Amino acid sequence: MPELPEVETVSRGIRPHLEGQAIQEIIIRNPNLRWRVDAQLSIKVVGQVVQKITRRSKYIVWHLEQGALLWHLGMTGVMRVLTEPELPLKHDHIDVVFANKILRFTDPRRFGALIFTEDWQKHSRIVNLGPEPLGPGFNNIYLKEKLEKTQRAIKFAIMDAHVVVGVGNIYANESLFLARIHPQRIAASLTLGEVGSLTAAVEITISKAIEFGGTTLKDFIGSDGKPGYFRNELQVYGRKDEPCFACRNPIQKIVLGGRATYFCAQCQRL
DNA sequence: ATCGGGACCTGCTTGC
DNA sequence: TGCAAGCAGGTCCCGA
Repeated sequence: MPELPEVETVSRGIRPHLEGQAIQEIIIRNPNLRWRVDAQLSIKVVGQVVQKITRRSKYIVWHLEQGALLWHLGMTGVMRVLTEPELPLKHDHIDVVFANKILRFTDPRRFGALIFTEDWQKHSRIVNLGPEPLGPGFNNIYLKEKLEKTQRAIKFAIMDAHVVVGVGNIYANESLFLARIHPQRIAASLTLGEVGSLTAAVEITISKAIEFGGTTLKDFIGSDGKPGYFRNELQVYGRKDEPCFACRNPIQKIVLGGRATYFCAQCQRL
């Protein structure tokens, strides 16, 4: 399901419901997520107030009075706020119970995660992350310097969270199309001008996707139950053999590093 | 040190 | 129609 815009959408969706609320209970039906959920988790967080909810990379951070909870939605994680009790289904692995609502975490593939950390900014999953694509640290000077050092295909480079966070497969494809750069270009071969276009393309793509509430492919729904509408805006992703919106040539699909890669061979030159 | 590939899971779609 | 293979939005870890 989620890349950064989807995670941001979920984060914004749950925030008004949960900020300021005290955690009364945590029900872990299945702790076997990406990493096994700490059996002591309840002891550490029950009674604490969720002071603030933010996002860093694809993690949703619940700032508690002591420490923080880091959530990751993996590929198929969904968070919903229940105001009425609902019988848990097969993949409803975790409930966080508040006074008059429940945060329910559902994740069929169990690539998601829930981690308690005393100091989230120093957590090993967080500390080495690259800048936010919409933050001040992400600009053409920074990106040029990063890309110069690597011979990988540009698509891999921008999907690498040490370079910039939050750019997953869909938005990597979309950003490269917008910047008119072929996904297999060697990262180090990009000129400063091209890096500038790519920086702008990533910013535009991500911010537009956030504005549209993310991309619904199969099962993404925001925590308000609404789908994301960015799907209608996709230029290349999932459009194999369909005409390019710019030049009408058919969109190509190749597999790069095991991931579906879509591009227009006319508009995006090697 | 960097990079590619396999691994982790389940469910849906596709093709025989 | 039924079944198996293939594929999926993410990341980590290993070995070359």
